[in-house]
Amino acid sequence: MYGTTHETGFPDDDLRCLMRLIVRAGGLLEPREYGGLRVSLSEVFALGELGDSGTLSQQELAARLGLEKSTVSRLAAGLERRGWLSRERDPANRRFYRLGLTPEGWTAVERMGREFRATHAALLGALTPAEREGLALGLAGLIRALSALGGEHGHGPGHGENGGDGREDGERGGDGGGAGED
Amino acid sequence: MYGTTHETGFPDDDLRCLMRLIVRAGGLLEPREYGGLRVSLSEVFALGELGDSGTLSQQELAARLGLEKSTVSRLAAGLERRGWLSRERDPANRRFYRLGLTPEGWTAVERMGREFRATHAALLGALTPAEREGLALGLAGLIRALSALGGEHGHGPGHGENGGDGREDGERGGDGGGAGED
DNA sequence: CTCCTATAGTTGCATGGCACAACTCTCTTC
DNA sequence: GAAGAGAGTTGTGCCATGCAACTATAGGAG
Repeated sequence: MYGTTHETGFPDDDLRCLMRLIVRAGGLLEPREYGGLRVSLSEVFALGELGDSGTLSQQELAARLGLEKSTVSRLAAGLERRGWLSRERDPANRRFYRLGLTPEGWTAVERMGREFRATHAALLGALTPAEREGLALGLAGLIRALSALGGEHGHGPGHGENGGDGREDGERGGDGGGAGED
Repeated sequence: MYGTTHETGFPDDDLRCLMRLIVRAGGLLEPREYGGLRVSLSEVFALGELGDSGTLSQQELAARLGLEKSTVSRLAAGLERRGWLSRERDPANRRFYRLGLTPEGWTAVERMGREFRATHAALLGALTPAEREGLALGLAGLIRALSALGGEHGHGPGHGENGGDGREDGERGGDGGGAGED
């Protein structure tokens, strides 16, 4: 398909096929139930980032998610409304928010994580050890490559390429760190 | 993140990270230019299916894409409008369409394929041979596993829940995991 | 102190993709 | 031919997203 030719010695179809499967079978594009909680993909990512980083400003979150600040504003508002996110203004600079997970947020993240890991386990359980090993190796490389590509041309939130700031804000001593990995 | 625990001996983070990178860096969620042609992800998949299968009815296409028939109707209409898709009624049963790529459609698919392969090549070029090898092996397994999982519970198009009931209609989706078939 | 500028976030608006429901059209069966 | 089933279309609403214009806070320059 697409006139497959294997100059790279790699199954081109595999990537397309994988993509389709991830998107469809994985239901990647639609709001889903993770751990019994209805969340959109972006919300999952957002919660993940907050879980990783502890405290972020909205623009930082936007940068990490590759989303527009307005989108993140609404995203955060939604998460706050559900009680998963605390949004306090940074006392040192009231322009900033200090986004952080509430205890309920952590619980939600936990539950999603459980589901996530269960899915992983199911998936990986269907692989041979050699496949698992190869996958781990290859994925690490792929992530490296994708990061490089992605970071290279920014791509940011925009697909309009026109306005948008998308600037890295820079330091402001925000991050409280200490993402308490369980 | 998500309370990472590696019971599986596999980097859980990797999958999430990969997912995010594919979605963001890959611009998976937004209409993109493939080979200079502006198409949505679903259109790419649709063209791919048609390229693979030659002639399909709309409902068959819908089944393969995991989309609702109405969506596919508009999708096909759009592709036809752009001259990539021919939609003739099946003479044997005029309820059915016989969807097929026009010569222009094939050209478009070719161009997209070229871009696709170029991206692959760029990506894979950034990997070590060992990583490539592992990736090929692992991906094949992953596709197998995902196909099995996906075909299992169908998951169908529905995510509505708003007006209606949201019952899973039935099995479909399970398109073959024909991985590297060319 | 005031004005000006930069930055963080919000809101109005438009777009695109999707599902669902209700409809039409065609075929099959009795 | 009427009834029923299946393929496809259209009306409608929803959600995620980007962009532009706006507000609010902060930090200078005058």
